[in-house]
Amino acid sequence: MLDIKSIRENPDRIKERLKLRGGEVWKCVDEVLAIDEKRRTAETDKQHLQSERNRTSKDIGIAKKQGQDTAAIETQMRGIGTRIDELNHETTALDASQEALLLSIPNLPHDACPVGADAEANPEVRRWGTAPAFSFPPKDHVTLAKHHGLVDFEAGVKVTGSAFVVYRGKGAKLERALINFLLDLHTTQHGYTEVLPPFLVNTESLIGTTQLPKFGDQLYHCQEDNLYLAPTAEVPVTNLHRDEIVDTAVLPICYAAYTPCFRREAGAAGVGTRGLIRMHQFDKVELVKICLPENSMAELEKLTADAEKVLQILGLHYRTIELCTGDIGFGSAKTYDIEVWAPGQGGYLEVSSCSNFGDYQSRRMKLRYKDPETKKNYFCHTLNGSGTALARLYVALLETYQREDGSIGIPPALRPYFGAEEIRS
RNA sequence: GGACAGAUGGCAGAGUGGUCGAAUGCGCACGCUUGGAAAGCGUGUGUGCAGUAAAAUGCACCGAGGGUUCGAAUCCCUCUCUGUCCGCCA
Repeated sequence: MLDIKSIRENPDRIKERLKLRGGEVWKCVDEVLAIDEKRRTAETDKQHLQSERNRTSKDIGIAKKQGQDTAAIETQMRGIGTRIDELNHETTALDASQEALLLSIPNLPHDACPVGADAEANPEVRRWGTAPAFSFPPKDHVTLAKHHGLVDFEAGVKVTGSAFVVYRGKGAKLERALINFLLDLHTTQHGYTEVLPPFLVNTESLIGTTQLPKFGDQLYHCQEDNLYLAPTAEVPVTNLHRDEIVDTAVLPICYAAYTPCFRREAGAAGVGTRGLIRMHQFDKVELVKICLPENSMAELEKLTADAEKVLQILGLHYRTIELCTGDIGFGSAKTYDIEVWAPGQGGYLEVSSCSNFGDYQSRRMKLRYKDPETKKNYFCHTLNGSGTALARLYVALLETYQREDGSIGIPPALRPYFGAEEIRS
């Protein structure tokens, strides 16, 4: 969330930045300031009374030891106690509404974030490779997967429901090969530490990484235990350090984690839902970084490069775009999306979204570091990016390496994991 | 799921109604001492909010929330978590 102090100090600048996101959120600034004003007034009044009570109570203790009668002063203090209670209820309520409001205000887009109204305005920053040319009409991944028995779409529907799939045989092994390849790449080549977190997370964690309170409708919720299925490893992994004051010597912290991701995709029915492209459960290897504020922009570039490396090694054509202020995610200050070319779709598919959250998540989850110079605590910066989403990578792989005879080639880097050079049936 | 025991500062660990934000020890930082080091001695060492130019200072925080009281780390209630044992189980 945003720092209430900086909202107090630069309300106009904050409104300007928020306006770049579009919509009406910027109006929350005045609202939160009004509450803040009332809150602090009540707080100060309460503290004065508490101070008086503390002093007098000590005096009562001393007087009683000396055997003096304190009944009169006790009656007087009872009145102050009542008043303190009232003010206490008031400040608690104001505090809660201020907190709720702050949690619903998105992050400020960074100055380095391109200005634009919507996805149309997202600039492309680079492109790698070229779309493969085919001497035959390329099939889409659904046809290919069914032909080789890699993915059983009907079984997923039977066992669970629509937008769930079952990988089988070589299809399952390819998925497993990709997971292992990605984890090995990032841990041995890019310096990330592997983490295998729980797939269910609590409310506090989801607030920390911004999925709650605003986006709960996208989450699967286990009512009995009040736990949620993680929509991304970002949630359990970033929250590993919630409520911590980390030593600067351990920064940057870099984690790579494989998890399945669970998303209700409410309201997305019928939009690009064919095959593996948009599912309620998909695998992903996520990259998470926690670093010093001054390094976060450089770390974002590195993280994005680490994700792009996946596609380069697999020989998949892609482009990297920069999200503009109107399209950027709720908690992000700056985001790159990586889109892989899928010949069967005749278009690009988003396989990674790499974001720098600045101190926005850190402030929510009280993730700080102690500056060795000033001895003061400051909020870390957090970043994350897919490295990469598996299902769409799978789509691009099948569609890119398909041959006229129906067989599918396996890129060299994947062969040791998959145990074969091609899929042929 | 059942029974019992716990939850106090970076850690260990006192404290069962009143100058307790909290003894003591360890750790850590700085200083003294020393040729240098160790030992020793001294001083300091949590977080948040408010406040200030910066300080000073005030308030809150002893797992969380509520209650009793003039006053709560301490008494009462609820909850959460941890440990141990039993049961069940991959």
